[in-house]
Amino acid sequence: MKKKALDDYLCCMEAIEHDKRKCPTHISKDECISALLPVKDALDILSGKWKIQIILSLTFGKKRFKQILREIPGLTPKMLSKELKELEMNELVERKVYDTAPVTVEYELTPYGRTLKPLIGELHKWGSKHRKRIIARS
Amino acid sequence: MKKKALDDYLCCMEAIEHDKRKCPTHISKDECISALLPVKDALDILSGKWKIQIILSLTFGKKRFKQILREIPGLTPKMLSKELKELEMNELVERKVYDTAPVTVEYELTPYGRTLKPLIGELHKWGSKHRKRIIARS
DNA sequence: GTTATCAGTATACTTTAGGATACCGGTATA
DNA sequence: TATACCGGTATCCTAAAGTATACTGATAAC
Repeated sequence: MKKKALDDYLCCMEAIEHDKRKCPTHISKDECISALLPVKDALDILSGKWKIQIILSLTFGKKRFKQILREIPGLTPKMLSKELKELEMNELVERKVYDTAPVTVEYELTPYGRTLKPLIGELHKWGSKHRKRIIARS
Repeated sequence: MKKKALDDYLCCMEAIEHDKRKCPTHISKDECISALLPVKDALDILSGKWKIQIILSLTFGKKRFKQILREIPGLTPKMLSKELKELEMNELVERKVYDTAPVTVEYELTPYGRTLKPLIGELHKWGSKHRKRIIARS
């Protein structure tokens, strides 16, 4: 189920439709469904209301909590805290605490977090075309 | 603000951070924020709970309402109806009604809907790597 | 002495997403 | 005559996401 898992999924859907037990690439229905889990994972990770904005705001380098808060209008500390925790759990952002007084906390995009770049680029590319299409329609 | 809107956004964030009115590429803060709207659009369109599964299920060709319902376990008619309407609004899916008795309704992925393929591919690619990383961690 | 800043947390609330169940009128089948 | 299928809709409910507002304790600046 390696690299072509998505193709396997499609193949499996066809198998289901035509009432076969297995698709030609020999994956079961369960394997088939699990083949699209990664897509959902990626969507879940990015689809918090402020995630993209936070990630992009960290693209230029580390920032402090209040600094992000000031930069993004409408964002509340509760939401920022929640979103940062989720990003941290997914190893996209690193939280560093310095023993100063008062305490200093810095958030930084990890190298792994930067691997999102092509994906966000693709989202932006499709989204832009879509905006034009929808605006042109009205 | 054409093609490099995302770069403009990043540039603008830096400008905001360093308290400038404009970033070197001369877009305002409002333009800056609107530069990431397309990313959010794309995420919103794809992030319904059943959207991806429905889109993929239609990749092989047109299908009828009940047919999709049977194919996707757990999906209720209410949700399918809602998701299909949203996909239709975004011109990703076309709904065709045939004057038979009882009425026949077919849903088909539009050519435009198929332009999602690279994006979904990218989501799957990143999501798969992420799964491996997270599973390996525990 | 007062106020502001740091990085958040606590509590209460509204809004949205999604699920469960029942139902519709028309037709074909048993 | 009874049942099942077609493509949905209506109603009610729960759970999750997000918002608003207030607050913390230590410190530094005015």
